[in-house]
Order: sequence, then C-alpha cells, then structure tokens
Amino acid sequence: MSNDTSPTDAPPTVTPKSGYHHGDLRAQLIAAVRDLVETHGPDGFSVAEAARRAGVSSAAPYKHFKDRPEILRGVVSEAMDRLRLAMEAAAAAHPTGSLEAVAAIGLAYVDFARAEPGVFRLVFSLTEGHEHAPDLQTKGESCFGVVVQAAAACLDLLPDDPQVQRRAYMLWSFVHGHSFLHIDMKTKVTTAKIDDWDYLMTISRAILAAEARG
Amino acid sequence: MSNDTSPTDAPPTVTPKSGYHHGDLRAQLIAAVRDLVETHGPDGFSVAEAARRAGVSSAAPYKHFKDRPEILRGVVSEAMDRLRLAMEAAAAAHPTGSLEAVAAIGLAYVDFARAEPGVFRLVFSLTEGHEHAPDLQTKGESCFGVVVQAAAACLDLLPDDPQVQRRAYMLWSFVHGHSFLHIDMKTKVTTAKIDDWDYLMTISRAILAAEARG
DNA sequence: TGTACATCAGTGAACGCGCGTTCACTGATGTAC
DNA sequence: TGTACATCAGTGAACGCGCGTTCACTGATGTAC
Repeated sequence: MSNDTSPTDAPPTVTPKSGYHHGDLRAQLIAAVRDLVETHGPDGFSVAEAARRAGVSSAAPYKHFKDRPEILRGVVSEAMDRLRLAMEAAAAAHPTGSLEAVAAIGLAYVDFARAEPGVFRLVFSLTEGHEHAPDLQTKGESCFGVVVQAAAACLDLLPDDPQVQRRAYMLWSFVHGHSFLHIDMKTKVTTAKIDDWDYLMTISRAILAAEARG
Repeated sequence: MSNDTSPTDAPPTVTPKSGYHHGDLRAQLIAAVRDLVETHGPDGFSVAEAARRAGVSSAAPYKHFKDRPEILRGVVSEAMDRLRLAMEAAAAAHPTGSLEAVAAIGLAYVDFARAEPGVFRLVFSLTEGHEHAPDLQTKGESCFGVVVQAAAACLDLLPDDPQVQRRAYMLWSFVHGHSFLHIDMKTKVTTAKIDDWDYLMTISRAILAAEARG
C-alpha cells in the first residue's frame, strides 16, 4: 500500500485481460502498424516490420491474427472506432439540432484525416476486396449515422427521411473530399489558406438550407 | 497493296514514332500497369508482371523508365491528361457560364473515377512522396483550372478572384468526395440510388449561389 | 499449501517466392560515305 | 546502290533481399485436486 501505483495489478498498456508474457501484443501490433502505415503509406507495411517494432519474433503476430490482411482490418476497425467517438464528442459539444453540431462533426472528420492521413487513407482503400468484413461495414454505417442524426435534428425530420439521407450524404461527400484534398495536396493548389470552421459552417448552411430540386 | 492494312507501315498501337523492335513498349507498359492497378489496387503491381503482360523480358522496362516509381508516375501523368480532356470536353458541350457546364465537369470527374477506380485512386495516392514531380503538379493544377474557369464564367468574375477560387474548391471537394465514396462504398451506405446529374446540378447551384459568409 | 497437468503466447529457424535491378550481350535499324 | 559503323531497344541469366507463413519447440501462467 506504500506503492505509488494503483492498487490493482497494473495492466501494462491497454487491455488488462492478463499479464501474460508480453502483456498485450495485439494492441501493440496495431499501434506499430498504424505507425508504419503513417510513415510508408497504406501498403508500405509488413508483418515482419510490425513484429520487429513490437519487439517480438516475426511469427508472434500469427498468434493474434490469421494473416496479413486481418492485421490491416484490425487497424481499420480500431481507427473507425476512434473516428466515430471523435465525431460523437464533437457533436455533443454543441446544441442538438444546431448547424454548429453538424459543422463540428465535419471538423472532427477533417481533423482525423489530418492527424492520421495514412490510416485515414487505409480505411478507405480497404473497402475494396474486404467486402467480407461485416463488422467494418457496420462501423462505417455507424459513422455515417452520426452525420445522419445531426442532419435530422437540424432539419427537424426523422433520420430515415430521404431528404435527410440525401443531405447527410452531401455533407459527407463534401467533408470527405475536403479531407482527401487536404492531405493529398498539402498546402498546394488551394492558394488561399482555408479556415476550416468557417468553411464547414458555410457548407453546412448551404447544404441544409438548399431546396431539394430547383 | 493487296494487303488489308493501311498503306502506311502500320504503327502497332499508339505512338507511331518508329517501327523498332517492339514498336512502342512504353505505351504498352503503361497500359499494362493501368490494367494491373485496376485489378490489384494502387500498390498491387510489379514491374515484372507489367513486363510479362507486355510480352517482354523483365529488364526491358528499364530501357524506358528509370525505376518502379517512374513507371507509376508515367501512368498517373497519362491518366491526368485524359481526365483533363474529359473535363474540358464536358464543359464544351454546354454554354459557357452555365450551371450545366459546371455540373458536366463534375460528372466527367465522377465518371472517370467510376470507370477507372484503381487509377483514380493511384492519382491521389501518388501525391505523397512524389513531390519532386513538377509535371504532375502542373497537370493537377490544369485540372483544377478547368473547374475554376467554369466557376468564374458562371459567377461572371475573373478566375483569380478569391470568391471564384473558394467556390471552385468547394465544388471540387464535393465532387472528389462523391467520387471516392462512390467507388469505395459501391452501392452500400447510400441506401437511395443517386441520379448523378440531378445531384451535381443541385450542388453546383447550392455552391455557386450561396452567400460567402452568412 | 503443494503438486501435476493443460493451456497457449511467444521463439527461432527455416521454406519457397517473386520482386527490383544489374549486366554483358545481341541484333535490328538508321546513317555516313 | 553498297558497305562499315553507331545506336539503342530488348534479352536472359543472375544477384541479393525481405517477405509471408509454417513448424516443432519452450516456458510462463492458470487450474484441478
């Protein structure tokens, strides 16, 4: 009791399920891959290198993942969780139904892309060829759901109203494109520096106020 | 003269610059890589496989390209040319300054992404790490220039007016995001099927009519 | 509490593979006289 | 027109490399009695 640590047996890093050999290789592998993807691009990681970074033998990852693609899927899954949480937190910081809540969700999205461009790209390159990952698809829909909820509240309609779906998709397209252009072009092309918040507010207003057809 | 081919010495496929050994390996390699990228994703091509498809030895490509990255750059360069031409042609099919011209440019962009999702993705994954390819950057700016021109004509302002740049960037973000979401999600998430033309017209109108701040 | 056993995370050596790139070469073409 | 030479696109063999994955193993932990 004179120790400075918590009274429990002090879980190593993340998952406290046990204090086994390594402690928590799975999470550390995912972190290592995240790093690698950030440094060398979506396809620029190898199981071997990830194991090296986690300080284990090259065979160790196979105790936690079936094969290479499954590791990538793990990274994407984790990233999608974080993205959704960030979006939800952003929305919660503003009044329900406000335009600010919508813009804040967009900003969280852009911020994620900017903070982890490699992982962000990975999330969206993986959709091809990994169709048989229903959990990833579900998580993707959850993320979209956050936008839908905010748009519905803003328009004072039900989430499954086609108008809401349409506007939410517009918002998402826009923010998605902005995110990608931002990380691809860095500062170029867009000669003028953009204030993201102003920008997202303008767009949210334009999309959520525009009449359906014309 | 009794032959069924044309009177000239019948250039093999594309560039007629000479009837050398192979004829026109460079173009055929680029075509092969395009195919491979389409099939196996941006990083899923190898110099060896491309050579195999073009029917030459694995060393032959190095007579036309310095190394692997240069081949990819060649593919991207060619793709950007085609994209710009498609956008220009789309704009030319409508009255200068019309909203239709803007929407048509957007549609050309989306169509390109849909027709060649792999190459489209490649174009935008390459921007990282290939900063030292000024020709690619120039071509990218040319593509953006097409949008800027149309937006300027539509708003009746000069192309370098900040308002024009801003609106053009908004349009591009939106269309870019829509393109990516479309090829990533295929039909999913967007529960309702989208009529691209209506969609792009609505967006063009919303963006080019929206007031700057609020 | 102590012993025997089952579990299973991590080891380390090994495999076969396809890749990117190099090299000296060959042989068809274009050019100068 | 004919011959000698320079050019250079494509060859094919070879290299070293890092990778993904497998395998029998070891040794720390948790569990039953």
